[in-house]
Amino acid sequence: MSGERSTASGDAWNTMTPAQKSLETDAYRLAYLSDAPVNWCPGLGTILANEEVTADGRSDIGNYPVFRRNMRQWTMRISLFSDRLLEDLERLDWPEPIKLMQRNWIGRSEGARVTFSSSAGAINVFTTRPDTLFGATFIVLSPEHPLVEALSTTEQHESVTTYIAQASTTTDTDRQDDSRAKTGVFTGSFAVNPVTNQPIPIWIADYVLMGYGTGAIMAVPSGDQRDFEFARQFHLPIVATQMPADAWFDAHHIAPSNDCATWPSAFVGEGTYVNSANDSLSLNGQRSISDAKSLMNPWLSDRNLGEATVTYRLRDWLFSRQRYWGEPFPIVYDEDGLAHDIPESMLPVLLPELADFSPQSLDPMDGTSDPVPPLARVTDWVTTTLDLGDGPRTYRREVNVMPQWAGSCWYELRYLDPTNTQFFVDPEVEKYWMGPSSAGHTGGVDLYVGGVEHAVLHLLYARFWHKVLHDLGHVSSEEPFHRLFNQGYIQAYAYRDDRGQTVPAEEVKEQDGSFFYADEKVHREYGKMGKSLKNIVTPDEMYDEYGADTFRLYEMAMGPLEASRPWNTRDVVGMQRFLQRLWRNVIDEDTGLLAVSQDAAPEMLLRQLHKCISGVAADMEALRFNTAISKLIELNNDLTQFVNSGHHAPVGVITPMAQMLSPLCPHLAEEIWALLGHSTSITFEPFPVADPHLLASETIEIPVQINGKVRSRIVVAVGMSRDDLLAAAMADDKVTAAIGSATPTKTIVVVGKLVNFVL
RNA sequence: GCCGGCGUGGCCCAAUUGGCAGAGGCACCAGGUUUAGGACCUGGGUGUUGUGGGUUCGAGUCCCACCGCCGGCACCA
Repeated sequence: MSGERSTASGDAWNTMTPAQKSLETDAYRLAYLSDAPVNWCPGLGTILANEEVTADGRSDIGNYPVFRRNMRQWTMRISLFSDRLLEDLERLDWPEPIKLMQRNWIGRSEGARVTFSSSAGAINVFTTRPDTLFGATFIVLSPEHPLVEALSTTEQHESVTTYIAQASTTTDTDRQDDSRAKTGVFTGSFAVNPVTNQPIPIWIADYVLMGYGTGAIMAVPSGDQRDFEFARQFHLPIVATQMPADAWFDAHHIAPSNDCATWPSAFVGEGTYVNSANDSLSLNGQRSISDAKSLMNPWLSDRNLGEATVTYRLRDWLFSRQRYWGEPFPIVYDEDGLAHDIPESMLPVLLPELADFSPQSLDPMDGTSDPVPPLARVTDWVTTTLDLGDGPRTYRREVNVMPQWAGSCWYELRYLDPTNTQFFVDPEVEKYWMGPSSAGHTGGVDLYVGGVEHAVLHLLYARFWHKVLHDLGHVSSEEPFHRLFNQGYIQAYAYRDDRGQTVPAEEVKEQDGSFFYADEKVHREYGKMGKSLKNIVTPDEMYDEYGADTFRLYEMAMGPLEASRPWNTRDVVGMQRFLQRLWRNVIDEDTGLLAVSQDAAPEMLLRQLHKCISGVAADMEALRFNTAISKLIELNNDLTQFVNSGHHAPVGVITPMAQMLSPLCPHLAEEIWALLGHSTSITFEPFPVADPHLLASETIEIPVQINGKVRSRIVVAVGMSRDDLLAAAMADDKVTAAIGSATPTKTIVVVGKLVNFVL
C-alpha cells in the first residue's frame, strides 16, 4: 500500500485551494473542526460532550438544562476507535459492570443500510433486521432529516412545518417518556420498498432520532413495538413477516394467525418467515433470523440497494470548552480563517494572566444565548504576530480551551517521568512501569482505583488517548489502566424542601422525627455524598477535628472498599480512640517519652502478633482494608491488656505493628518509628513476615453436631485423623447422652472441622 | 421497563467460600478510675441472616420466586 488516496471531490490535489485542501485533510484528522449540533449549557456557560449530559438532558455537573445547538467546535475522532475500544475491553481486568457500561455507550449494532427511492432521491435507512424488509410498510424520518423539506407536498407542507416546530421545542425528557403516545405527520410523499416494489408512505416522527443511524428508519410494525404502536395510532398497514410460535399466541390469549389485525403487539423473536418473497428472493419457510439475513443481505448488495453495515452509538468527542481553566489549543487562524498548528518550538501556549477569568453568567434556561469564552475578552492575547515559516504575519488565537478530561487522559504517563524536559515520558521509563508484562498483555498501570462515575467519561477518553499515543509509537502499552478497582460511594442523608430543592444537610435540625431547615419542614432522602445533594462532609473538617490518620482509617474501616456505605460522623471517634490507645501503649503520657521494653514478648502475645501479621498481609493483598484494620485493633486490644497489667509494650511487637500500620495511618506510624530510634522513613520498610511456628497451634476445638445442631465441642490435637476424631467425639459425655440408644444412620467427619451424627 | 450491586444484633460491618452466626467500630447497659461529662479501664451480644420455597447430614453462603434499597441505561431502528 502506497498510502495514496483520492480526494473526496475527485479533484487533483495540486489544483485545490488552501481552503479545499484543508477541508480534505481535516476529514482524516483526529482533531477536527466540526459544524454540528452541540450540547449548549448556558447555566455553565460552556458546551459539553455527550458523555457529560445525563439521560434527561441536563449537565452532569450542576444539573442545568442543556440545549441542542449547531456550532463550530473542535472534535476528537474517537468514533474511529469504536471497535478497538470495544474489543480490548476483553483483555482488561476491570469490573464487569464498567465494561458493560462502556459496551452500551459504544453501542455497536450490526445491521444493514437499505436504500429506498423517493421523489426527493435515495433515502438511506439503517436497520438491524433487514430480514423483515418485506414487512416494511412505511418510512419514518426524524423531523430534523435533511430530505424532509423536499419530501413535503404542498397539501402537507403546513402540518409538516407545524410538527417540526413542535418537535424542536419538545424537551429531551418529554421525548424520552415512553408512556407518551406516538406523534408524527405524513409528508405526502411515498418511497418504494425495494423488495416488494410497492409504494409506502413517508412520515416524520420524533421517535426517530437524527443523531443515531441515518436519522431514518424503515418501519416494520409487525416486528418492532415502536413501529407497531405508530401504525396502530395512524392506521398504517401491518404485515406479518414471521409467524410467532403457538406459545406466543397462547400467552396473548389469541388464536394463531398471521393476520396482524388481531395481534396485541409486535412479535420479536425467531419465527417461520411468511409473506417474504418476490420474483428473485424468497425467505418464506426460513426459521432463523441469521439465515434470513444471510439471504437478504447479498440480494440487496448485488442490486446496489443496500449492504451489511455496523452502526455505533458512540459519537465523536466534543472537545471545546468556553472556560478559562483548561489547556489552550495550540492553534491560530489566518486572515482566511484557516487553522494552523503552532510549531513545537513555540510550545507550550500558556493561558494569559487575567484579573477576571470568571465565565459569563447567563440565564440557565435561555438556550438562545451564545457562548463567549473568557479568553475572547483578552484582545491583546487573541491577536498575535508569528512567523510560521512564511514571515511574520498576524494571526488570531483559538479562544476555546480543552475540557478537564484532556489532562486526565495522560497524567498517569507523566507521573512516570515528571521532570523529563525532552519527552512527556521517556520510552524506556514507560516500558518499565507500564509495558506489557507478556505477549498479548495490554500493559498499563497495575492497579487503578477510581469511581464508577468515570465509566464513560475519563475511563473512555483516556483509553482513546492512550491508543492514539500507542499508534504514534510513544508508548508500548495499549491501554492506560490494566486493572481497575471501583471503590464504592460514600453516601449520606440529604434533604429537600417542598419545591424539590436540596438544602445544606449540615444545617438541617431534627425535631420529633421530622426535619427542619430554617424553620421549614424538609424531606429526608439518601444518596451519594456530593455537591448536588448538598450533603458533603469535607475532609478538611475531619482533619481539623480528628486528624488525617483517623479520617483515613475510618474511611477504610467502615466497610469493603468496593461497597457504597453511609457516612456517619459520630462513628469516626472509634478510630481515634484506637490510635490513642496505641499511642498510650508506646508513650508515657505524663513524660511524653517512649515507654517500650526490650524484653521478649510473652508467647501468647507473640502468637497473636504473628496471627495478625499473617491475616493483615492477606487482607492487604486483596484490598480488604476494613478487615485488616479490625485485626490490628484486635492486636492492640491484646497489647493494651498486657500494658495495663503492669508491663511495657515489647519493642518486638511495636516494631512490626508500626510497619503494618504505616499504609493505613502513615503519620502516627512514622512518628512511632522515629521514636523507636530509626533515622530513615518507615515508608521504605518491608512488610513484616509471619513466623509459621508461631501460627500453628497444638490443639483445636471441634464442634460435634447431632442432626446438624451443635451439641458439644471437643478439644483435640491438630491433625488428628478421621478415626481418632470420630472416637473422641463418641467418647464425649454430651454426645453419648444425646445419641442415647439410637444408632447413627450416617456419620460425617470433616478432619479439622467437625463431626456430625445423623440419627 | 431492562441491566448490575447489596439486604446479618439499634447502626456500620466480619464469617477461613457449604461446617460452632460474631472479628472490629459506634450506640447501649453495669462496674471501676480520673485532671477526663463527645476521646480512660474492665465486663456485657441485645438475632426468625429481607420474605417464601428448594437442594443437602448441614445453608448467611448454592438454586428458584418475590420484596426493599442503591447505581447505570432507557423510543438506539
